[in-house]
Amino acid sequence: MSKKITDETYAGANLLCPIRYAIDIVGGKWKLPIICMLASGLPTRYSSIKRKLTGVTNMMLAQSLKELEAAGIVHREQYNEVPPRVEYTLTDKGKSILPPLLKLAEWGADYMHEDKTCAAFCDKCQSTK
Amino acid sequence: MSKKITDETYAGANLLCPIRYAIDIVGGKWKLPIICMLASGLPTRYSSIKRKLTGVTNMMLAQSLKELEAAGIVHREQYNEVPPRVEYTLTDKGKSILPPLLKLAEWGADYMHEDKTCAAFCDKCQSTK
DNA sequence: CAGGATCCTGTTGGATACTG
DNA sequence: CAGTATCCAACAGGATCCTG
Repeated sequence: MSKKITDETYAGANLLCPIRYAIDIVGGKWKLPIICMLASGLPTRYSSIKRKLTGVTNMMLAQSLKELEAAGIVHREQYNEVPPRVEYTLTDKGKSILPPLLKLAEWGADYMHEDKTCAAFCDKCQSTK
Repeated sequence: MSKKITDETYAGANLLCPIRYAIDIVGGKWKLPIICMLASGLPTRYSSIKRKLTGVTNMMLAQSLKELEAAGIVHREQYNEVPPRVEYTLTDKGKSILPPLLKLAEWGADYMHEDKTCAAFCDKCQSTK
């Protein structure tokens, strides 16, 4: 089943690699902080996310959330009230990426300068240091 | 030891997070394919890497290798012969990031469309599907 | 052979203003 | 409150040519 690796095999690496698939999902400036925030498991309102992500603009936040939703990572629950309320949570797929990310966090913590702990991630991430 | 998470804690997320530290290292278009190639453990020549990474230019390859070297991921061994010969290998740090990446690959393989196995990664990665 | 220099372009991210 | 629309800057990545 392991097909032979030829010189040409590497050509489309970026399109085919599941690692890149994963990295593209959490890539970008705000996706990772958003995922980290939602990792608590609590449904979180748009405005609450915006307040905690210092420096994010409405445009970037809305876009990041939309892309994460399209990727099946976050769930968007809209309540038709006045004023409007929208809450975001991680989907099962979103939760399932946390352990792999945690592995990466452990590796990173081993090689980053000692005092640079992850301020953004969940309790688990903090406990790795 | 787990310090309290305040609203301000998320501000510098991108600078402090060990996950981003890791992702920044393997980020970019060619870093991951390069690491995958060197994961075999065999010292590999510049020209050999260039041949297998279809589409890479000298500039991008040299730059990617230099950044990976600066990050302590690859080792550059230069032989002063004519014609010149340079061989690249993974450092211990470089080898140590493979397991976390493999975790990510397993996750990605679970959610990518079935036939999109990783053509670029080592045998281990291929065996995850 | 293993790169470096220069110039160019597309994409990512940001500022500001506006809306159902 | 939870976003859009429009415009703009910065940077990653590429094309081409050059060199010890």
